[in-house]
Amino acid sequence: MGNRTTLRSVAEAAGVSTATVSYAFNRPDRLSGEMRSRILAVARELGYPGPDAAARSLRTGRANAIGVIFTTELTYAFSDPYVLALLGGLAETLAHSRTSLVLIPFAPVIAGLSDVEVRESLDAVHRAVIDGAVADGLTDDHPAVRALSDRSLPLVRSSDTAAGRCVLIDDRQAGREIGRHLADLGHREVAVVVSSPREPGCPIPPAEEAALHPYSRHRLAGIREALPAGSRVPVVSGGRNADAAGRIAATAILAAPDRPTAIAADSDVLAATAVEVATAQGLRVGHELSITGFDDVPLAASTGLTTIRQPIHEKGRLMARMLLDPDNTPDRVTLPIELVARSSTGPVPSHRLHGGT
Amino acid sequence: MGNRTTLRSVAEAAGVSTATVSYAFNRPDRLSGEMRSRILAVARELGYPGPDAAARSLRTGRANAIGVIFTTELTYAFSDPYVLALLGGLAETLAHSRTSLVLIPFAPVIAGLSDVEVRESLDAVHRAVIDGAVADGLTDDHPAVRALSDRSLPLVRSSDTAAGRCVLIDDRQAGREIGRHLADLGHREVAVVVSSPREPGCPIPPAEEAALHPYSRHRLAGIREALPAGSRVPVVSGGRNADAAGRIAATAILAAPDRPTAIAADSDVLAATAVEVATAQGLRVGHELSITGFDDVPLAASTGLTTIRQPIHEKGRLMARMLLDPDNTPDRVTLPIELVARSSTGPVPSHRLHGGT
DNA sequence: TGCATCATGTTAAACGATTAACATGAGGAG
DNA sequence: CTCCTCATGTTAATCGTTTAACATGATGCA
Repeated sequence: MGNRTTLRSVAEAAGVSTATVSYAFNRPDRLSGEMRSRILAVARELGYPGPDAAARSLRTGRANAIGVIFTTELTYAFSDPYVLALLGGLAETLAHSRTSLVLIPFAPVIAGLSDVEVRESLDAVHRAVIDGAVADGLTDDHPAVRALSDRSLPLVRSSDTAAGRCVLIDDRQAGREIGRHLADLGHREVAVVVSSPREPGCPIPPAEEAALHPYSRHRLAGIREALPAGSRVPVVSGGRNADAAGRIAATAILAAPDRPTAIAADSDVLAATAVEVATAQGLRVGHELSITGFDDVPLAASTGLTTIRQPIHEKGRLMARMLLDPDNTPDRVTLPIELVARSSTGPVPSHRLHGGT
Repeated sequence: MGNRTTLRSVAEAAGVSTATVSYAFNRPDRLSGEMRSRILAVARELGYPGPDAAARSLRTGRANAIGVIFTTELTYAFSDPYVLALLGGLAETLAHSRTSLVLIPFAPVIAGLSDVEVRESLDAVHRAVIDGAVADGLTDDHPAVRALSDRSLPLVRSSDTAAGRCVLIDDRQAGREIGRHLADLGHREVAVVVSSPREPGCPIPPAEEAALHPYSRHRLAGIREALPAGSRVPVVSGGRNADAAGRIAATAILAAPDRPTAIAADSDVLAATAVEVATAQGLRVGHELSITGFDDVPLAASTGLTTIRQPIHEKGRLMARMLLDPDNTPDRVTLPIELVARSSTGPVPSHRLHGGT
């Protein structure tokens, strides 16, 4: 003893070839029932736990697992309702096909790291034994995404991509709907809060808008498009989407001398903290200040947020299916969105109405 | 081409041995800088994505990943605040050591399945390429747990276990604190809602109490111990801990002719739905009916639940550390708990006071 | 009887890497 | 000049399976 029991030791003990033992575990029909049960008996006796997972993966080229990477750091991920809904959707599809979900940690921010450091921070991405992966919110040129596609793993993304599979929403259209909703209510000054690696609360100059996440960029474009010409639409960093950062961003926006009449946030979480901050400052949200969110997670309903609903759960289910069964699923799907108007938006107060129009 | 590029193809292209290429990727210090960069250049040129994950796992015996299994079905897991807190704790520790988190799906209920079916439903558990695993809320004799320990994988459990590592709370003591709290308020009729595979709302006869989850059993024992002799403490199934099931259980309890004065639930989620149901029925929770939860997840605070606080996040962190660094961590830890009294409990209404005492 | 078919095992070649143990030549020390 | 050390590569064994292709004897069928 001391040595681990393997397929071979079982084969020797049973006086058969390793192939036979392998068949006993994997292809019952290739063996006589008698032989099979004899082998399983010997295996049990030796305490053989069944074929080794890593060896099997190597040999068959299948891991029965798919990976997930997202913008949020893994630690925060579990408190981000959007991510949770997505994971729930993924899990639902995966459970049916006995496939594990591998959450891969990595440093989302890689600005200013050396080549070696980047490679190191991507270690887990390289070592993950998976058959494919879902990348949410990361662009094609993100090192983690690149690492995965270099491994020539099937990949499904949630952002638009030249080549490869993706599940999208029309972010620009979403932006337009938000913009139109606000425009109809008379808003001409809308601060847009986007998630960004920059300090929360800090204004993002037009020159830097190109560096934003594509989805933020598209939503922003949509909002501007739908607002009347001459509207003021400053962009503010909401940090990395965490509560604390959102609070800072909201505070900064409200502290400005030319406070906007509306805030359009990139996520419901961000919007909800804005509501909180505004309320704490005595502002009546939906009256003195309008706020919109994005995603329509459960929090949005309980906060009374006007928001864009997207079928996140369905998105997850679909992404998983696209990985598991590429032949029977489309390469690219655009999911429907819908504006849900609630109490967090309302007409601009009369004293802030613009002269024109 | 057509064939995948491997360590070998890179070696051939570079005119060196495979060992050298391997060193180039794994042990920079064993090679001259010149040689190393030449190899990496060749690798890049061939589009070699680095050593194959499965092969590496097989050869080194390390997967850089740990598995997680819990009672909740994977799909529901992402809406269970307890699980989320635990996962958050795990992720926090893992992120620092570049270890992935593998969520393994399996059918939690295995009653009435044939041997083959059980083995099949455990497929993902067998195939997961991991270095160890966390099992939350499952007993030692659960097939999934057994499968993992048969694989002789390091295991950390959250329930008491004869041999092996675990992170616990003193469930019995927790039960006592709940019991004492309710007793002090005059309660003598306390329905206990436990998660169980049985139909939600159905009463669990004393004979079946032995089959409950150990933690439920211990809490129940604690509650009974702390209530005055002669108290009535019926046990009711809360199903599998989902919202809908909780609603049914609460409804059943409140519909009974001899409605209890208090409900002690096994989780905050269950308790919160009970609050909801009771409120909808016009009962003032904390007055006509007292309700206690368990865990003190965020939901508990916002619902005003009296509950037992346990450091779930810390539990997760600790479990991960115990797996990653077994030599510098204890085999068994008991975490502190604390009763948090909020508005969901209050004195028994006078018309329901018992004669004695 | 003769031949194709079938059920049941076996042989042996991968799968793609890691890593002791061993060469080899250069440089330093005495 | 000799011996030792050190840096840098190489050789070759091994990790534990899976599976195509091949044997072999029994069975079915004309």
